[in-house]
Amino acid sequence: MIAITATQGQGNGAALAVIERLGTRESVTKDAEIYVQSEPVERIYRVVSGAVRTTRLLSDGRRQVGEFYFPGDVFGLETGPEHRYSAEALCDSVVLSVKRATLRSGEASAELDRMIWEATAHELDRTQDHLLMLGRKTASERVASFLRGVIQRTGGQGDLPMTRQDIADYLGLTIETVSRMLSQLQSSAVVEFDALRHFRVRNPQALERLAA
Amino acid sequence: MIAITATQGQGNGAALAVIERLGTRESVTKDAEIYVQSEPVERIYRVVSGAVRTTRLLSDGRRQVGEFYFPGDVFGLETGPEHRYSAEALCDSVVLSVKRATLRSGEASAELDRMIWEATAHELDRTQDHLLMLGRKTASERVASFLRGVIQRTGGQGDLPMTRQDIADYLGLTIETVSRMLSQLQSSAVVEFDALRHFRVRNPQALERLAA
DNA sequence: CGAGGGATTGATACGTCTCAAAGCATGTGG
DNA sequence: CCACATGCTTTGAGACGTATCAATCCCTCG
Repeated sequence: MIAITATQGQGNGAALAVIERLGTRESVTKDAEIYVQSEPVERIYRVVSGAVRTTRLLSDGRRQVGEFYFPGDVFGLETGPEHRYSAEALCDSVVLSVKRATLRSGEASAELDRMIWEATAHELDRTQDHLLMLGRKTASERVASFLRGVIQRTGGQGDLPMTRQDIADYLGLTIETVSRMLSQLQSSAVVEFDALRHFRVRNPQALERLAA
Repeated sequence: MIAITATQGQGNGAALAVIERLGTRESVTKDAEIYVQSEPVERIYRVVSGAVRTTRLLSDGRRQVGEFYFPGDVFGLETGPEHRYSAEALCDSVVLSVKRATLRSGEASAELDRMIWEATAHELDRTQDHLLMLGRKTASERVASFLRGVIQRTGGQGDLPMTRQDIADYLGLTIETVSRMLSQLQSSAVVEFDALRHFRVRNPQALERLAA
């Protein structure tokens, strides 16, 4: 409940409902590719359960994670004819999707267009925040920002469905630096890890301050 | 002519024409603020002549340049009620703008909406490329990418209306590092500066390769 | 021609990366 | 149900790239 509320920022119920009515539901296993960079764009997706990452590669293999998507989030938006990112499931997940080009009634079309617009606008905002982070924040600020973001977007659950490598590629750091910053945040009692993939915030104000 | 052609990637003439018909024209002097971060969003802008930068500040003053805009480019798109960036003229410029909320006829409204959509989509694409650059490219790759981008977007003119500080804040580097990388590109005969703010590409393939 | 601000260059410091080893979860087969 | 194998994570030592601090240079404009 809390999680759903927290992740509905990208649109009102009506706009999102269209993907429920017209969409098809699919289960994807961990690491399965949902779509691949440079493939033609056909569908729009929404996470029902689980989590998804989008990634881009440089020619020599360097990887950038574009975004992580949690239940309720819309992804797979592309402004051109080809995917600029690949999308993969972080864990076993369920995903809804709708064909963009489906012949559809006037009302559904307007709803779908509205959903696409809202999700694209939301995507731009998040990409801009991400950009500022990569351009001007230090390693510890990036990791703190990341943890804060996960908490916000998942409604307070400190679950990390992604690997340290995924986090590193999201933050423009190496896996070792991410690990060191996490250890540091833990030893300064800002957060506490009770498992590799699960943490709790012990000092929210400190986390907020460190996120810059 | 070349410059205009090269910068019309964001929409067809019809969609852009609406801002010509309904917009007001304004001259702005170098460093003048066109709008300011956290102000309410009212208008959409288009560069007629000159150039514009958008910037965001972190609380301690670190600055990130979001984008540089050249003649023909649309800017000032915002998805929320408040500006997330400030916009300033890089040099004396002329800018067209339209009120977003203007009462307008059905046809003009559709045209304006279409223009906003196309420009937002374009903005997202460019922000994603920028993100990959900041996350995963080295200093020399960033500078090479930047020069390539300027050439592409201005139709081959190697004019740099921005300071080295602006470039540094766009690339997530310091002014000194930008300067060193430019010197390096020049001594390896990839580009040549015949003035501080004007260069020529001597080896386009090398520039392309170095941009990664 | 002189003043002033931006740009370049140099020396050094610092933060993050790289390489390497050890530790710890997770799942599988005995 | 335990023991091992595997892959992910943590930690350490040292290298490297970029930042910082400082001095000089050089355009541009008055």
